[in-house]
Amino acid sequence: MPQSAANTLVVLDFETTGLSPNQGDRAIEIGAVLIEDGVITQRFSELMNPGFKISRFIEDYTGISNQMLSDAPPCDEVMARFARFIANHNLVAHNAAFDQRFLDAEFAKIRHRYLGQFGCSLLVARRLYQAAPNHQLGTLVRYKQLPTDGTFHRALADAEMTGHLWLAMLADLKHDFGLCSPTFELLQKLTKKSKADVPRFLSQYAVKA
DNA sequence: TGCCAGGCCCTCTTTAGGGCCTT
Repeated sequence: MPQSAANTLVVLDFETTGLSPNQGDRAIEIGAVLIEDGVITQRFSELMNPGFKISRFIEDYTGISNQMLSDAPPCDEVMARFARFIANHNLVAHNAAFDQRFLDAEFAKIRHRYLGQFGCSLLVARRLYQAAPNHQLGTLVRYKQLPTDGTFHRALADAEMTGHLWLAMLADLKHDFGLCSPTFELLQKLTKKSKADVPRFLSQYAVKA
């Protein structure tokens, strides 16, 4: 099985019927971008029919209606296509624990496993942008003046913004902390550190001027 | 009947509680 290139990752975002696959919630939309060498090169965006009516709250929250989902293919078809899209690349999501739970639950239903590791833009942002008003995706997009078309709570739009946030954090690690070429693995290690330990941790990797 | 996510992270902490973040 091919391994993920070191400079390649997939940033993904699910829209779902609720917060917990353990409570019967399902995915209703998956959006993702493939980033290669710091550039978004491919996009994936599909609605999927969970097999039951979604709540009025989710319709209002996402703008995805039951009518839209009635015309969408079932989850297993979409997730099989998405499995081919992510291949074995490393993965990034904002509050990755949430998206990982749904990815694992949907892949389990089609008996698929993936090898990529998950990185969390929320946990990195909490350490790098401690002065931000909060660490919601929308707030961070405004705080860092990241590209956006103003669409929120749709899977591809959120995945694109999360991708730009990830790239911005890599750039800030270079410019603000003096790191030569921060890796996915370094950002994962960073999320294990307390906020107070961030400067000391990053200084170990800084290139001396 | 009553309840209902789960993990991170801070603090008036660690034998706990509550806010944040995702839909």
